[in-house]
Amino acid sequence: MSKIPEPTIERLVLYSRPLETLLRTGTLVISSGKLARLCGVNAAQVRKDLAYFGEFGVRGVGYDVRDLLHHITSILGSNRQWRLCIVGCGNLGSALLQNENFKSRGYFFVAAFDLDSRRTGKELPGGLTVEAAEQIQDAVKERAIEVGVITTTRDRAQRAANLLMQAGIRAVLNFASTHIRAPECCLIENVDFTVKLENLAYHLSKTG
Amino acid sequence: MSKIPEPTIERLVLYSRPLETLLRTGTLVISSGKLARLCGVNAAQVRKDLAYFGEFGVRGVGYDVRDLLHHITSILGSNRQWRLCIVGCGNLGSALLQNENFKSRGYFFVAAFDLDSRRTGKELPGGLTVEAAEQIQDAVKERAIEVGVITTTRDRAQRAANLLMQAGIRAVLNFASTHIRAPECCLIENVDFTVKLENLAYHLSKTG
DNA sequence: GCCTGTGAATCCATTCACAGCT
DNA sequence: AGCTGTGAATGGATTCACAGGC
Repeated sequence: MSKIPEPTIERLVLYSRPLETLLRTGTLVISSGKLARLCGVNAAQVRKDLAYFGEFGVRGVGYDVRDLLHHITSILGSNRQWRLCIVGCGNLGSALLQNENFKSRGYFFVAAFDLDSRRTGKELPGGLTVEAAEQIQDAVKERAIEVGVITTTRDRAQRAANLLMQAGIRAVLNFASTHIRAPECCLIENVDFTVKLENLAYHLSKTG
Repeated sequence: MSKIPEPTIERLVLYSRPLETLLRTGTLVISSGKLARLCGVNAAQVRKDLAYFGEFGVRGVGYDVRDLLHHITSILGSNRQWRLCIVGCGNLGSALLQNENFKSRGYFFVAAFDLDSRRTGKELPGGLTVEAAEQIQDAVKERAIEVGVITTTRDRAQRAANLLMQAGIRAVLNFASTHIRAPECCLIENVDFTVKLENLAYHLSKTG
């Protein structure tokens, strides 16, 4: 089996979204061309991406919506539940804890920590209570947490990551706008809206 | 002048962050190798990225920190202030309005809208009051808003974008996890943490 | 006619490797 | 000796174009 490009994985998530809608609205079959337009990508791209994982379509017809969606969620590993914790319970962290996009896709926050001990004990919307950083080690093991979400300030992000990694976490979603150093075995995904924003600014100032 | 790769722009933002820290801590000069390590990229990459815009370094020495930072912010257009508005004043929107990363880099929210009229008039942390969608057209013009930030639910994102574009906005930062269709003239940048999260899940379930 | 699956071709970005400067 | 700037080489990913099946 050949190696699968990283961008392909990201696009699979993209494809799954309109598919969910199509399933709800009762569309049974969709062509690569139509799905491509819904996601803003090239039709051949859609076909190639899917072909990495099998032959899901029918020539001359298209893809069965329900079928394809099941295949994709199964490939992505989102056909099961995942347990998350958050480190950094400021505004952004609190907002994420309440965000429906996590729950609805099977991602559940089961712990919330903060490196600032003054926040310990604070009750958060969503039912969690802020725990101290010292609890990370035990909580990760006892509650079988697999993914850590970092929403601290920039200067605390590396420390947060270190604590998570020491506790055995191997996947981190980092919202702090800084590069986190980590060994190969630990995956870090960065969500950095300041990068995207400055990107917009660049293009605006270029075109006048 | 040759065409500048999109990833290069994103990395310039990345470079600017450690440079700010270095400037504060009094480091005068930095080599591409050291800057690269701080950002988790290749040294040749740093040099090539910078070389697109000029010869900022000194052979045998490195880059002057203050100088390089000024060059980068000037290239990115972040040496001036930008006026933003937000559409969608739920938890995420409210959190972003309070987020220091915007202000500290010269991005100021000057209006907040919501497509749900029941939210109109609500006061938000940060000093803004929720305005109705019908106000977008006038507000964008009168307050010289250049960038729109969408934090609505998925099903309202396209409508939000249409309103912004009709009002003359040509740059949109989209936090809703859906693809927004827009003409060439309007730039859309997507910040989608569900994509990153599912990406992590994929890699975790692959490696066991 | 319409649509998928896929080798081939193209395009783009990253990395290498070294000449040239301090 | 150390570091930048850059052509050349490499490595990937996207798109094209068409054979094969409905």
